[in-house]
Amino acid sequence: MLCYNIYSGDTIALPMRFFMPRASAVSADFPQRGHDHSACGSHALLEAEAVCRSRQVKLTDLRRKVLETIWEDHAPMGAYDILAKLNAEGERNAPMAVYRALDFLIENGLVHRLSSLNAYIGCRHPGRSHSGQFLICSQCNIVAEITSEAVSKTVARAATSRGFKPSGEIVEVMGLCPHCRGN
Amino acid sequence: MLCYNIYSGDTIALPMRFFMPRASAVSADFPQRGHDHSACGSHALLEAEAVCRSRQVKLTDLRRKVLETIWEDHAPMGAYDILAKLNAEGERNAPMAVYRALDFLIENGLVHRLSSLNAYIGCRHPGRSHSGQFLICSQCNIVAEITSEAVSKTVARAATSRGFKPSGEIVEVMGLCPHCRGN
DNA sequence: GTCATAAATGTTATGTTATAACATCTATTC
DNA sequence: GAATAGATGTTATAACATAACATTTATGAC
Ligand SMILES: [Zn+2]
Ligand SMILES: [Zn+2]
Ligand SMILES: [Zn+2]
Ligand SMILES: [Zn+2]
Repeated sequence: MLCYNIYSGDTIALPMRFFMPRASAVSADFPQRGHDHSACGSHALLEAEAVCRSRQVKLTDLRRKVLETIWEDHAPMGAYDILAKLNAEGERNAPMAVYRALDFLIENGLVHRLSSLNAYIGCRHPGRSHSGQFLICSQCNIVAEITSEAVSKTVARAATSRGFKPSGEIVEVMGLCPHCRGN
Repeated sequence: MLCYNIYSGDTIALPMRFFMPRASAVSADFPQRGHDHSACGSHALLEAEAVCRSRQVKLTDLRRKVLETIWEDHAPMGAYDILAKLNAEGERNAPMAVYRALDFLIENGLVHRLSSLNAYIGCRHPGRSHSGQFLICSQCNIVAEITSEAVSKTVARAATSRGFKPSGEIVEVMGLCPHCRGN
C-alpha cells in the first residue's frame, strides 16, 4: 500500500503488514489537545542538557529559563513575550539577555526562529543540525515542526538545477491544523 | 533526455528535439551582470499597468513610484530604503505611505515580501496569484524568484499528509547565485 | 590559591521595522 | 453639488533587534 513515514511524512510504498492508523501519525506532529504538556517541556529540557553536554557548551541558568519559557506553549513566542514571562516575578532582565540566550539556543539547535512571525519555538528533535519545516495554524497558532526529506530534496534540486548553491532554507506553511480544520 | 522546464525549473522528460543549452535557463532566473536593467523596470511597470487595469484597481502616482523604486535593483529593498529613495529629492513621505503602497502592491501580486530579510522585491510574473519561492544570494544579495511546481506540490503533500490544510507558504533558500558561486 | 583569560551577563542607549488612529484630500457616482 | 468610498497626510507609538562597553563569573595555568 501507499503510506507515509510518520517521521519524514513522505509518501512511501509500505507492505500491508506495517499499516498503522493515521491518527498516530498526525499526533506525532500536532500535539493532542489536553495532553500533558509539562512532559513536553521537561523532556525538552532533558534533551537540551544532553545536547549541551555532548557539545561542551553551557546551559546556564538564564538560557535554561528562556528555554523553559519557550516550552510553556506549543505556539511560538516573541522575544518580548519571553522577556515579560521571565520578569513576571520581579526580575529585571533586559531584552539583550533574552536575545543572547535565544542566539545560543538557536546555534545549538534547541530553538527555531519563525521568520514569518518573528517568533521562537522549541525544537522537537534537537541535536541534529537542521533547518526545520513548519506548519503554522492561523487559527490556534500551534506550530508543527516537520522534517520531510522529500521537501528538502525537492527544494535543493529546484535550487541547484538553476545553478544556485543552497546553504540554508526556510519553509513555513500557513494554514489550519488538524483540530482547527475540523471545526 | 531528462531536462528541466526553464519556467518551472522542474526536471522533466523532454524529447531531444527540444533541447536548449543550460545557460539560457539559468539566466531566466538570475539576471546577467550588466544587462539593461532599466528594461526590467519599464517592463514591470507596463505589466503592472495591465494587471491593475484588469483588476480594476488604481496604480496611483505614489504606488507607481514605490514600484519603480523597488525595480531599481534586483536585490530586495527594505521599506525604509524605499522611503529614503522616494524622499531623496526633497519629498516628505512618511513610512506609512510606503507601507500602504507596499500592501497594495503585495495584495495585487506585483511585489513580494521576503520574511527572512524584512525586504521587498518586484514580482517577475505578476498577475498570477502565487507565493513565490526565492533563491537569495548571501554574497551579492541578488534574488531569483522561481516557481517550481515540484516544490509547491511536495510542500503541499507534506502538509496535507499530516492533516494540515495549507493556505499559503514561504520558501526562501539562502546560498550562492551562479555568478558568486563561480568566484 | 591567585593570576590571567575567556565566557557570560549586566546596563544603557539606540537602531530598525511596522502599525494605530484620526484628519484631510480626491475621485466617482448619483 | 452633495454623498460616498478610496487614497493620502500626519503624528505618535508599538514591536523587534543590536551596538557598545562595564562588570561578573567560570576555567585553566602556574
Ligand atoms: Zn506539549
Ligand atoms: Zn489550529
Ligand atoms: Zn534587471
Ligand atoms: Zn550572488
